[in-house]
Amino acid sequence: MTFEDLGLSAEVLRAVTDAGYNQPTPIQEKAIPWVLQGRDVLGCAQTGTGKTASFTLPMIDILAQGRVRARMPRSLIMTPTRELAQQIAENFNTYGKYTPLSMALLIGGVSFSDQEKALDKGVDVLIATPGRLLDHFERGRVLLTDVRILVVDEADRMLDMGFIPDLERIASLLPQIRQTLLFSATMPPEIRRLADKFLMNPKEVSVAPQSTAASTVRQLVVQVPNERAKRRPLETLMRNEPVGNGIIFCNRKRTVATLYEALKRAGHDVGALHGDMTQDARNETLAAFRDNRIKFLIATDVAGRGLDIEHVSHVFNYDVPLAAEDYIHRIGRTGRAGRSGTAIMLVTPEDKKLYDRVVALLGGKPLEELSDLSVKAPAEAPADAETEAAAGGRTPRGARTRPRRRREAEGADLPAEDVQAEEAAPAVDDAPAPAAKPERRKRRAPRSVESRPVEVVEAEAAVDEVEAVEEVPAPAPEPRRAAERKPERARSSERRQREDDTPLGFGKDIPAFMLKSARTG
DNA sequence: AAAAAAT
Repeated sequence: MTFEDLGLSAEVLRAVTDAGYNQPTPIQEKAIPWVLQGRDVLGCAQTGTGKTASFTLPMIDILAQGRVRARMPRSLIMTPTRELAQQIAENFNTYGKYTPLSMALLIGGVSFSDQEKALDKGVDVLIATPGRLLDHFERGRVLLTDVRILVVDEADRMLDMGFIPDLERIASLLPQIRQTLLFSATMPPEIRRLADKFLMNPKEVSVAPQSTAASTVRQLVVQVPNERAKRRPLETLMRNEPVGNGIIFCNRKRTVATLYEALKRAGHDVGALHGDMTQDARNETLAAFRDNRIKFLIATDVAGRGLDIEHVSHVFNYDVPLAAEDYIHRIGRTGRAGRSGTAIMLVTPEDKKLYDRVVALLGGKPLEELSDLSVKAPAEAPADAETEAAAGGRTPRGARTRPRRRREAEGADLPAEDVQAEEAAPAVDDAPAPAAKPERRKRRAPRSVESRPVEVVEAEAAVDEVEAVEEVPAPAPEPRRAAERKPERARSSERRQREDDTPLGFGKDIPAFMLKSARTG
């Protein structure tokens, strides 16, 4: 089956070919013919299945047949996150390049004026997050009475994020007679209900049964004693794994921020992505990651779903996700389109319950454990002779003399393409780490231990001490934070020095509500 | 234990 067989126009086919694709993915194969026929479609598909193109390609054709650049938008695509919306917009640009369609991206966090300009010129496609779309609507800047195609992407996530009321409101503003496509990775009852309400006699297409991970992803866990002991094994993995690029997932925005600072300081090639960053900063980080200017992306679940970043070789779950399904979404960032990938999760004893839920979701089989992370090369860390004798002089923890990761980094059992990717993009931080840590460790006298494997305990103990030293002093004058925080901090300290509480930066035109709150404290 | 989204 090729794209030609799906009934797409020559213009779209040419753009698809230009983009380097010749074979549709299963979801594209199943959905595109129905969409072209004007049918409603209920699509059950995970990310990474080519879902976006399964609606953008036929939409371009349908819209191109009508009056292009009409005064009112003829289609609307709703997504839960801004990044996803941007990604879909890129998709339209890529595949619509031989079709004169215009679009507007209506998302929060950026100025209204550009969006309004686009709307005034007239657009065929609206790609929006719910809040900003409603905002435009209430300002009377957008009319939805001519929307003939509605796409709801990542419906289950919309549900999680409490967008269903907004979505229903938006749907009520659209013509009853329209084509609706609804995509969701999972089909909880609420989504079923929504589908019954929004769709008419839909064609159901589904690929890859929910709650399974791509079979090309190698999934591993690393047991760590506690929260504090996570960073070291992570850094070891970052250095030793054959990482082309990787995403490090954390549960909290704060964890992302602090881990980012720590890893940055340690000389790693990292960027941060979470919802408290300005949209500009989010865009810049994401662009840098996509362009391989950043090797590791530390992110909350804002990056968990839908983001289509090519060739992510590794996903690190620094935290076990709070909802087991998020595990599937997170590791879905790697092993996309049949490529191989690796997902490694750090698990503390406190995470046991959450981890069990992930295992249950995956079918009950515990993940393969990686246990030799802390082992240093014997030559670098000579063991105390006494202890070694007590341990029987044997290599600890089985026969392996060096970590599997290292063997793989040398290309041992990797698919050829991954090795090539590695060669093409040599790891930046293979260079010796900054000197700070080794110096600190020198202060420690070698310590002998009872029964546990020598090298392991040595390394862990040393790390604990280093961490303690580093973490006690409050995050001292942080070198360089996310760009948007700086002005804020500067402003607040400035205000502290002033006599009165008059808000700064408004000149004579201080909004009344600000004066009021200043007086009442 | 959280994140995301309009301001």
